[in-house]
Amino acid sequence: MAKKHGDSPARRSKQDQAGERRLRIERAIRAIPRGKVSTYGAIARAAGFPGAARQVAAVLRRGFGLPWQRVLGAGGAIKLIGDSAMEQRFRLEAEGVHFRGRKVDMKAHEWKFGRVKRT
DNA sequence: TGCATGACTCGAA
DNA sequence: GTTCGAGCCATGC
Repeated sequence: MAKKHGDSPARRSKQDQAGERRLRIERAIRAIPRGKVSTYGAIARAAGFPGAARQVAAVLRRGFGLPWQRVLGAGGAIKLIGDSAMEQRFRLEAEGVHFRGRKVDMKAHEWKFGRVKRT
């Protein structure tokens, strides 16, 4: 399927758009309740930016005070490495998230975004 | 302005 | 079930 955004001309500057993008992504991440998890791709789509999974990661890394531990890769796999991965798993288990092998049991803990409302 | 990088995703082997 | 390669997009230098 075509992935063109076909968005409006948008007289807003690129910086403003980028700022809103980050804001929406952060909002989506913060919308994940305790004991639930989501994936980079799902968050990007929920924020209105399908295919921007890497931007979700960037926001998580640069953002502050975000529940980063609730964000996983496709299928519920932890994409972090070493220490961070251990901490993420530890935090999730502390929230009651159950792991199935190396992945989170998405069937039971995946958070479905009800579509983020635009302000 | 342009190139390189990255906490990704999906499909195929 | 795991690994590899190509594709996408924004950010940083």
